[in-house]
Amino acid sequence: MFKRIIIAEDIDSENLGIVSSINALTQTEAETNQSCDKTLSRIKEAIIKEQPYDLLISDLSFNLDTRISHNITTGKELIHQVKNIQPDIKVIVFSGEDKPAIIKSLFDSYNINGYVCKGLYGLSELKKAISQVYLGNTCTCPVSKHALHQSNVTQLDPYEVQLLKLLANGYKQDEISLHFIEKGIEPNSKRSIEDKIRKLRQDFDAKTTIQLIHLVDGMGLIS
Amino acid sequence: MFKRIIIAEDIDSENLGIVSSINALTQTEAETNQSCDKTLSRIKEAIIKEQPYDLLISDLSFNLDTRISHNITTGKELIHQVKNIQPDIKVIVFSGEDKPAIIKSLFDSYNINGYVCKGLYGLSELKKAISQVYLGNTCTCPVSKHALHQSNVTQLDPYEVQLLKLLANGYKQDEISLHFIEKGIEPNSKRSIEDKIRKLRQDFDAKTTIQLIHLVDGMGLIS
DNA sequence: CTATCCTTTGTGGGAAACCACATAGAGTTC
DNA sequence: GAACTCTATGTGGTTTCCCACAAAGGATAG
Repeated sequence: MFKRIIIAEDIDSENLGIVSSINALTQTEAETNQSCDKTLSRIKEAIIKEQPYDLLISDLSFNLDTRISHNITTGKELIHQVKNIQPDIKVIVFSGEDKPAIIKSLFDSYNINGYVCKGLYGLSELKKAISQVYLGNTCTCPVSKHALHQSNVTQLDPYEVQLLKLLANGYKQDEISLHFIEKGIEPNSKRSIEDKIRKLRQDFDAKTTIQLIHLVDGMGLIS
Repeated sequence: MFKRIIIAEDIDSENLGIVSSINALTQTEAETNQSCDKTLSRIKEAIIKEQPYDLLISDLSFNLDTRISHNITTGKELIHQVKNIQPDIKVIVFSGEDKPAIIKSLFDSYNINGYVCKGLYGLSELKKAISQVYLGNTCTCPVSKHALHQSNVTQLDPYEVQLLKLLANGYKQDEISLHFIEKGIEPNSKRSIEDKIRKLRQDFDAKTTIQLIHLVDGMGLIS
């Protein structure tokens, strides 16, 4: 079983439950940190001391202590950085986030080993996931498995994301055109942007562009 | 100090931390339930047995077990119902939600006694709140206090909420007009609806109606 | 090389949204 | 009740958006 586990979880009321539950399972003392920066520096230290952690359990969103400044503000960034300096570390995400698009992107781009949604049975699912990941498998809890297996796990390419963000931020179609021309992004004609928006409306079954933005907002696709 | 405390919190990893922390403070055994329905029925039973609870600590959003059907699905509804059958019970909300509009509406419409945001120091803030509420005060943690004291705690009236919801759901202005006429809601002329939308755009400093929806979405005003 | 497909861009017309000016009625103040 | 304000609504004009048709350019298969 894992010997050195580190947890990144900001909410103090969660920490207690997670740590005691994990300690019972693994017969070892898991370490917990309430900020991403702290977690990363602890992982760095451990590598230098040649006692690297073998499992990172991380939340995704963090309430930041506003009195100090932060380099890393989300679990996603944290995982990215950690995988850079220690590619072989196992990573399980333990988060309340259940949006398919977000879960999928973590497996696709960040190569995580497990995803467990906080919820009614989150803790027991987390324990299962730890055992499975230790055996070399990847593991998803029922909730996230269901999310991943939805047929319409819409993925947007960077162009579409940027287009939608500009729309959401009050840009009109010709302003978007100008903006793309400035930035050298193509296609950038007024007409093409119109088409892209139309296509997105169709994909999302939106009657108006307003509804389109409402939908992608709700799916967390432009956050 | 409170003698009979009931907690509504769906996430199992939270329960452990909250309960042990509260028990230490109050020297009593708090009861916890993972669903709103269960919580309400326990409160009803307690009244019948003439051993009513004196404090409810409730989350706002609940992951629902999809295998069974639910009457109450949110903490807001739960609090409403509980206050109906036992007006003198004290209520503290313990939630990750930090949107000013939502926090404010709970104090205004549901008459809660305290609000604590889950976060870095959520548990210790919760303990403070329990003591304060026991003394008859209302209590907000620093995070929610800050949220409440923002100058622009925009509150929308029901008409505006409905208008924005229709827009978000793909209705065009003349469709909204027809819809309002059908429902007997006034004002309902195409022209007036246009004006209402314009006013909202100004209030929220939105350049387009698309941006307006994006903004109110983000503030949780139409969810 | 040619035929074909797909994407980008153009054009023009119609629909929806936006805006400025104006009128009517309800409620207030004096 | 006259003057005033505020809201709801109407009209007409401008802008923005939406859509159908089409031409130009690049990529690909045969």
